[in-house]
Amino acid sequence: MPTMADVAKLANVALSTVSYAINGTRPISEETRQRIFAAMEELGYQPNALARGLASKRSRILALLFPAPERGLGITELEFVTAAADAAKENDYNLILWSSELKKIDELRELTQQGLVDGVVAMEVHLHDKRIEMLREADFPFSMIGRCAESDGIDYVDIDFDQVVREAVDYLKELGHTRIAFVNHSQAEYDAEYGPAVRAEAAFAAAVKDAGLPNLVRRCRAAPPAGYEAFGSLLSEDPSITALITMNERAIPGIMLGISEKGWSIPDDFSLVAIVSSARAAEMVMPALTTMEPPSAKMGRVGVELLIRKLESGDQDTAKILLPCRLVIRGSTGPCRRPPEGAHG
Amino acid sequence: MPTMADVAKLANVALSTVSYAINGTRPISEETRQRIFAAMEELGYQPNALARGLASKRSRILALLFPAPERGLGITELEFVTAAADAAKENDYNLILWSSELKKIDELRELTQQGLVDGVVAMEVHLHDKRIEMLREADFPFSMIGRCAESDGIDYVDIDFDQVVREAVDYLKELGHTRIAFVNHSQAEYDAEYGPAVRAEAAFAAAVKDAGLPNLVRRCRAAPPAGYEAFGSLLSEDPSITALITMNERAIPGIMLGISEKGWSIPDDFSLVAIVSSARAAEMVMPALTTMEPPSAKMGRVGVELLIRKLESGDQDTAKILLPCRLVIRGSTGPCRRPPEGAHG
DNA sequence: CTGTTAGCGCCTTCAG
DNA sequence: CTGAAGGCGCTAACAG
Repeated sequence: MPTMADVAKLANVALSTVSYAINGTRPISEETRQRIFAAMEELGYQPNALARGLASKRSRILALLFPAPERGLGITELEFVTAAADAAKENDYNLILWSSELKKIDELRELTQQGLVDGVVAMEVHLHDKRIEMLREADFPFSMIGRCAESDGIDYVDIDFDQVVREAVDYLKELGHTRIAFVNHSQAEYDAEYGPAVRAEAAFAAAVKDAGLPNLVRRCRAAPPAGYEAFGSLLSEDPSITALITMNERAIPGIMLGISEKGWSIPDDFSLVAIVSSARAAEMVMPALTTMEPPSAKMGRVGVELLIRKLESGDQDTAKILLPCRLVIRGSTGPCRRPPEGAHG
Repeated sequence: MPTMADVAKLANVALSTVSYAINGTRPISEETRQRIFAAMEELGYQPNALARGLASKRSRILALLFPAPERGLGITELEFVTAAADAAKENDYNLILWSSELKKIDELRELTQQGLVDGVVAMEVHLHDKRIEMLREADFPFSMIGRCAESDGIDYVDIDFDQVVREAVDYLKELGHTRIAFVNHSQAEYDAEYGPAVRAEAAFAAAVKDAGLPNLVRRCRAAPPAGYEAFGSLLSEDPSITALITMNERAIPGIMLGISEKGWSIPDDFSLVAIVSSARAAEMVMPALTTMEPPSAKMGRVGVELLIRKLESGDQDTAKILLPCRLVIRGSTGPCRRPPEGAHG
């Protein structure tokens, strides 16, 4: 493995000149530049990342924090990850995957003290997130995909849950639906103040209130049987429900089973909208689901770009970015056929 | 940020003694050990990963190679990734995500020359994989999740496609099915010699031959419409098909649509088995799919453990591990109800 | 069992 | 515009 000294010797310049040529830290005469790069080429020289990091105090390594899969990462989150990796690479950074249990913040603290990573991007953020508190106190550079209850001074990208839920509700209302239910993530995640669970539910409450509709909500574990139950429970509260919005992808098959057992068919008798749900998941079921599709890749990308921007510019003002989801109409929604009162279920 | 020198001073020992105490490279008297660790504690000392790596020539960083999502990573692959990250962490390694286009092996070569990573684990391996050739020639440490046509001297974990396909075929045959079709990944992936696509198809050919059954196969893009088409095409080749095996998760909704349009219901009139398919995907459709479920997490884990073993022991013998998939019977398979000849479709 | 010291490969003031 | 030299924080001989 050739070193900078080898390059310098071959190019007949001082070692430091090679360094400057590589980093562009200082103007170098075109002629010597040429010689240096030729020498690098000839030797197949690659700067040693560790040495460079040690000397410059910048490793150009970022960490992506995701909690150990409790709910389990879905396809949506997978896209965060790959997009984040791509964005990092495009900016000449490396991305390490750091799966941290929410409890073990000591591990996180160690990570920030090892000098291995220049910054972290946190995903799956909770309203009161120990990780975020820790990073903040330590004044360690980071950005979030998601946001806390109080995110002053922190860069983040998140989904605009108000927009998403409101658009879904409005869309269904325009189709004539006036009894619209919402199936949320689990009680456990709500209690843990998982951002999307709390925000979407609040947004739903606000949206139906503004629309003059009842607030029909269930929290639901991420599994088909739980979806089935939630659906049944909603229907016994109000048998005239004709449409349902959910963010809980894994509950969907159970919900659909409940619908079909009622003798209803989708979308003729019942409409279903999956919010913050990727096309991949939407197309796994029949009929394919109308969704509010999240800009997953963009979120992953922006998450790391925000961090890099903060790292590289002394820029202190923070960016708070809320991204909308896009309504994609597929086969699971249609006009309301049943009258508001008196369901025939 | 305290350094080893600070610790040494506080503990009243030489700097190197601290190093030895930390690494256990050399026996240290219990007493001074105590003092040293107390000092570390007091200062909140954390060794600098970069400096350590530079001096020891071992970064304790591994890279996970996955091609930029062409087919797109599915849930199964996501589990590789998280399991790999966990396994790395348990062994005190970090895992960087390296999304490399198959073509740009130069980027990969650079990675191996930067001294940033001690080794790589490659996923989504093709039978003739440039990345693998490069790593091999460079004599850079690596392991594979998957395997090449010729994998002499390389550690790998892969799925035992022969077992998987054979078990699926046998299972269906026992249910009385004698016209069993196979829907593979796309022609493009087959042409690219993507391991699973080639091996599963070959395994299917062998399995049906041994069972005295016809070899009914289609390659199919990863999308519902393609699945629909493939199903139609298979049925026009042999209308008496009563069961189908597929590895192409995303084609499944199309296949199921085709089945239902025939007026058939699952599993009464037609049986469907998804191989190398996770429970997550299987439970997204109705009825839930009978699958041959892959040990995804184990593969990710073993992939990195193999690499670490090679890195840490001079051990030169290679491990070639083939893992079986487990048959999970759900609602998409049942006894054959239609006679072998003369379908009434 | 403990100390001293020379690097690891690069960056970055300094002086020229 | 270029060169010399001192670190960055740690490891691993080499001496005791």
